[in-house]
Amino acid sequence: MTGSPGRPSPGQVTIADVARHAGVAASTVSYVLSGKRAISELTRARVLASIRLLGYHPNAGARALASRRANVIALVLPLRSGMQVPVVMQFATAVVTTARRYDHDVLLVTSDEGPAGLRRIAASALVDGVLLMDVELDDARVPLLRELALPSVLIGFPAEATGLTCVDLDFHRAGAACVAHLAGLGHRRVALLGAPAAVYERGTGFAHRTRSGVVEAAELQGVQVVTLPCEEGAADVRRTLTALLAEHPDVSALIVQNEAAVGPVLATLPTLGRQVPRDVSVVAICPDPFAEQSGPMLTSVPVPAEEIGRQAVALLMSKLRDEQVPEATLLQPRLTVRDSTAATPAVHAAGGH
Amino acid sequence: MTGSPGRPSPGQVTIADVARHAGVAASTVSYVLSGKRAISELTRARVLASIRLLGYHPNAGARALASRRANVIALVLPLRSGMQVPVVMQFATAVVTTARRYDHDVLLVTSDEGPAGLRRIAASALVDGVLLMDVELDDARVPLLRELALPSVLIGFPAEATGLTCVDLDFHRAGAACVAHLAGLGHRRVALLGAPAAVYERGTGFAHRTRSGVVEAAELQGVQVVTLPCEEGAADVRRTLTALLAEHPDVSALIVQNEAAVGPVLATLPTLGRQVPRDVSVVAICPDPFAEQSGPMLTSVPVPAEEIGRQAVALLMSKLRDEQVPEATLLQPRLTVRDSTAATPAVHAAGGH
DNA sequence: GACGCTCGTCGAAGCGCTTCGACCGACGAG
DNA sequence: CTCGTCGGTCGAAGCGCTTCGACGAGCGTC
Repeated sequence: MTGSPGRPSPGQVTIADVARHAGVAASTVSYVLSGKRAISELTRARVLASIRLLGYHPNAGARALASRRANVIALVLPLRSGMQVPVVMQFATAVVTTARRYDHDVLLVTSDEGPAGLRRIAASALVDGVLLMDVELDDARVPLLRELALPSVLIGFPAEATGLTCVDLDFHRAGAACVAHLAGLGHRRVALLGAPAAVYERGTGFAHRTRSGVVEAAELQGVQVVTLPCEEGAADVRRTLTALLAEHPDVSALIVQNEAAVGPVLATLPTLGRQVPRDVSVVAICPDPFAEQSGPMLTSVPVPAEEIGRQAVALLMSKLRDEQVPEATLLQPRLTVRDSTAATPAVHAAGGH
Repeated sequence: MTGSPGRPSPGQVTIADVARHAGVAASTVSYVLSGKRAISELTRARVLASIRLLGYHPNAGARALASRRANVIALVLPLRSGMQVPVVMQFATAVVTTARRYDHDVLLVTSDEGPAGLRRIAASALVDGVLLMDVELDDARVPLLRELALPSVLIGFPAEATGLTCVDLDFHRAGAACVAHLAGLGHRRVALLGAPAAVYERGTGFAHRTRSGVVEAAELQGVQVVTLPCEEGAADVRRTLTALLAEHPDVSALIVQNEAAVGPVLATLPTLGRQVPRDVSVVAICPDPFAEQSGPMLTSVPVPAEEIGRQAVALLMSKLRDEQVPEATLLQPRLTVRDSTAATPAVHAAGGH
């Protein structure tokens, strides 16, 4: 019975078992499952019953080999330090959950395998498409992506994005929204505490775009703004804040775009003699849970990690079906007002000159 | 040329291409790659050269089908809220990186697909083995794991762990180490600020084991200890701390096992009139980067997420090779002394009565 | 000098699935 | 009544790889 190579299966239930049990051909079972050909209601029911009864699950490798579709997508994550961990996590969760809805699984790949990793994964047909996070303005993987003809969706925008599919929060407008909110409250001097310096140097899009949004809006609204990077340690935050307030004592509002810094900022300000929001208003660009758990609850522009994840997967699935998709998808920011921002006290405004 | 089904490959380079180019049989190429049979140095070199030249990467599906090994492992992550996000992240990174060293990839699976997800993945031969995180004392997936005969390694310990392979930090000793350190500094009344209540209720092992370690060691060393769960918001932390200090004003040291609470605790204590470490010592059980970035740098027992990840993968790989592995692997805690703990001030000790 | 080795290589048989073309009744149109 | 059509099913080929048995050549042994 047993031919020599390709040893007999262990416990595995195969499509042949199902076919035999249901009294049909294997191809019929396949068509029942894929719906690619019409099957009579009767046959379909019998097959489905057999499948359930035998506990049949198609062998992924065989399916991938025959159909040239692995039903797996790769999620390429930074996983380097200094990144905004909770956002990444939320994002990953959303991606996995959404992918499952499309009957796909998710392969986790770290960026540090770099272009070679992408190439390997593409060439071995391990995955049908990739989701790239933490895209930099000048990203080494982008040219490769174009060359590979591997369906992909980027989270974030590289400098040259034509021909690619990118999704992201509109950080430019997010920055602008913060400024607008503060300006509306009467603030005329604000500071942007951004990502760590390394992130800017790396040319990471969201940091740059937020900054430009802030600067631009400030100009338009006649607000003076000073922008500076911000490291993540409590000690670093204190140092940065102290220096900032020494140099610009009349800054009455802070925009913070660094989750890890938000806590320390809120903790440090009072020790520097500034109550929030009485003396200084704070707006954050950070995930909602963060904003809701902080000292005074934070007025914030949430980073909709989940929504981005869902959209990214949906776009990728469309591409896998060879559908046309928009090149750029920019999610509109919404600013949620909470307890960390207030109107400039007239007293202060007068004393500030 | 083109037979009807199994359409011609697109760009893919196959093993046949390599064989033709090198002037050998396909099987020889396969043996060069797998090393499962002796190959002359000459042939091996020629084949390797062809592989490199053509940019050949074996097709993952075909390989999996023929060899019954997917070279993929599943990483089952909690991805639910309330979990210690950075630890999970560090862990995932270590797993992916280590798995790659063993020439395996990692499939990301969320716990919320539950047992059905495991079953699906096992039956479809998508992965060769699984890594389970966030194992609970009474975990629904454990019985399934036994039934499935799917090689697995658990991070954490269920109540009944015989026959399984588990890895974790020895949280019992970690708790004890914190108490010993504090007792050595003269502290006689300490409090354990643990995980959120929900985590205890869920029966999560590490929380319970830490607590028992703390309580046991305290008893042995004649230290009085009060243990209480701790939520994650700044407001909640403040409430918890205020209540604690009101009820037990003579507590002179805190053990904190909740990364998200560490920041708020450090920020809140001074506002309650307690300087760290002058009036209150704080020991944390948390990842090192955290401890190093906090207000005063924290004396801590780091959770060696990376090490755990590496070990877990190594164990799983051994199991895949049908090697015998120990059932329990407990990593020994090391306590790093930093700036947040100090000897009880005699003054205080005197005034405390 | 024949025998049995081992070493290095090849050919063929599948792994479990998808998919194409063929086929066979039933049915509506002419 | 015949022909074309279409819905429903089957059989076979093949996806790209691994692995088993076979085999030829070279070599040491008695």
